Amino acid sequence: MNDNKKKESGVRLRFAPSPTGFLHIGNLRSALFGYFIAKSLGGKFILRLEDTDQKREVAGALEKLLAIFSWLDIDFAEGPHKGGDYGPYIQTERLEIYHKYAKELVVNGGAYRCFCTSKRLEEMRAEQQAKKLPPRYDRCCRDLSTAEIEKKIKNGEEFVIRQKMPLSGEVIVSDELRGEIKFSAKDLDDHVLIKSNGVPTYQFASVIDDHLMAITHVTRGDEWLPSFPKNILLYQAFGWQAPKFVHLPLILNKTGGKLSKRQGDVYVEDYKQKGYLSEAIINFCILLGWHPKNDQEILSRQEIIANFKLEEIGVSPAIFDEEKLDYLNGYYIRKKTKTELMDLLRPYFIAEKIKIDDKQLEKITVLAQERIKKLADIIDFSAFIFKLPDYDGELLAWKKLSKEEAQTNLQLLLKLIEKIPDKQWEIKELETLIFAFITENNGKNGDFLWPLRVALSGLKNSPGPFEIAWALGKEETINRIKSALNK
RNA sequence: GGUCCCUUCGUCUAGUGGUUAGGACGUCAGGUUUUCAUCCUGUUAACAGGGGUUCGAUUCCCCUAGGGACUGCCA
Repeated sequence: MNDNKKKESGVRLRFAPSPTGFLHIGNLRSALFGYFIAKSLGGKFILRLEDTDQKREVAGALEKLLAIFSWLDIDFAEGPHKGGDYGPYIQTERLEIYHKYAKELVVNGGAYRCFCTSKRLEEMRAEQQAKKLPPRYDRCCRDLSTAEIEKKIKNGEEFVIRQKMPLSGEVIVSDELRGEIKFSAKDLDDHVLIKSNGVPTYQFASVIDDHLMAITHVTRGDEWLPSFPKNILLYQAFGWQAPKFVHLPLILNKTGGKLSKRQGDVYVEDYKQKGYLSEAIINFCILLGWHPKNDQEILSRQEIIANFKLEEIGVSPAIFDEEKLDYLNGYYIRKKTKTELMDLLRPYFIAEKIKIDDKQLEKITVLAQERIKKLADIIDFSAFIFKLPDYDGELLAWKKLSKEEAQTNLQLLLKLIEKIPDKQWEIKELETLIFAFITENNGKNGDFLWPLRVALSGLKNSPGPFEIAWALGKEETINRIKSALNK
């Protein structure tokens, strides 16, 4: 299409997580929408670290974040790891910038210093709650005289900087997905912009950075909707044009509650470890709140980019349905080439300290490809190959065929199998030879194949006998049949 | 409590002022010359409730209910 035109678009979106550890599925979803909005508009997607709350910071979080995005194959055009024209991309490295703008705001009357102590604020809140009043800062310091302010500063009193909200009227804001939203000014609190330790709050830092970094579309969770008017007011106080805002709905758990650690896995890293493929996770997450016009739900990255439209994002919260994720994952596993899948599966054996050579891995991969839903399933799935499970001989019986009759049939098959040369030990060949043998003996397929399959797998359900025999090799196949004869 | 957001099959969703309300996952059933899986076919199941507006409302408006978020010197 008009790729050139797209490349020139000034569209810029950012993913701005707090470095608190692993990547939450909800955050991934936000990142994904940001990424695809950017890509679909020919724009840039950048990374910014919002580390203004040092208490919550976790060491190594940035590295972990980059690792998981690299696994997802999502790259940032700019960010703390690679720089860019709008750096630094870590908020604690931008403190002077925030101070400069905070001072400007205080001077032009959009903000003020507040000397109230935490103790006073707590008491005030408690009192308000007791009276069933909405907890709100009482604006005690809003109209302090210059003399009072200077005196307090001279006394070394700590202060925060608060945003000055209008006292009356309405604030109308516009969300790209929901349209206009009306807020009454009296419901707005003079919230803190700069904490007493000189570090900005999210509310301040994100507005400053989004403006300075020329962000055109802000994507964020809809938990930010209540502070949306305050953010817009900030832009207005600076005389800046606000970017477009896209508030994304939340992802909920099966029971409709918040997706949290308590009910299971919430981190992308958890899903990665269980053996979900990044394609599946991305495909699944993008379908949570967006639907392609042509109903084609399985989409490659390029197809998503080509079809994705910001206006088509839904606004209702979505429940994370692991069964559909499993389906998608199974689909993508089946689409892998044998070599790709082998490479994906190998680490799981290594992690379990199971010794396996490439020949064996290849065979197991072939049997597993259309049977596992997650890569980690490979360990349980392949256990019967390494060691014949201890099974009840009665399992050999099939419909009207008794265990003894099954053994008679196995005896016949054993003679045939012993004669099959190594070079014919392939799935197709085994199938042809054994079917021919059954026909010759006027037998029913099930009367021979069920006992054979059970003899080889020791399982009620398993891959077919030809596949297993091929994977096991001639010697082990013969051993297992002999073992079945003694059951 | 207050403010704001949300509401179509069990789940993700499409859709329209007049449709047999569509697709996907799941479910169930059948087929693919043995089980399982895959694949294929079919099946199941929804417009939260009440008022309006209208010849007609799932669709537009209002109310109610339910769910959620926020209400911090956290993000």
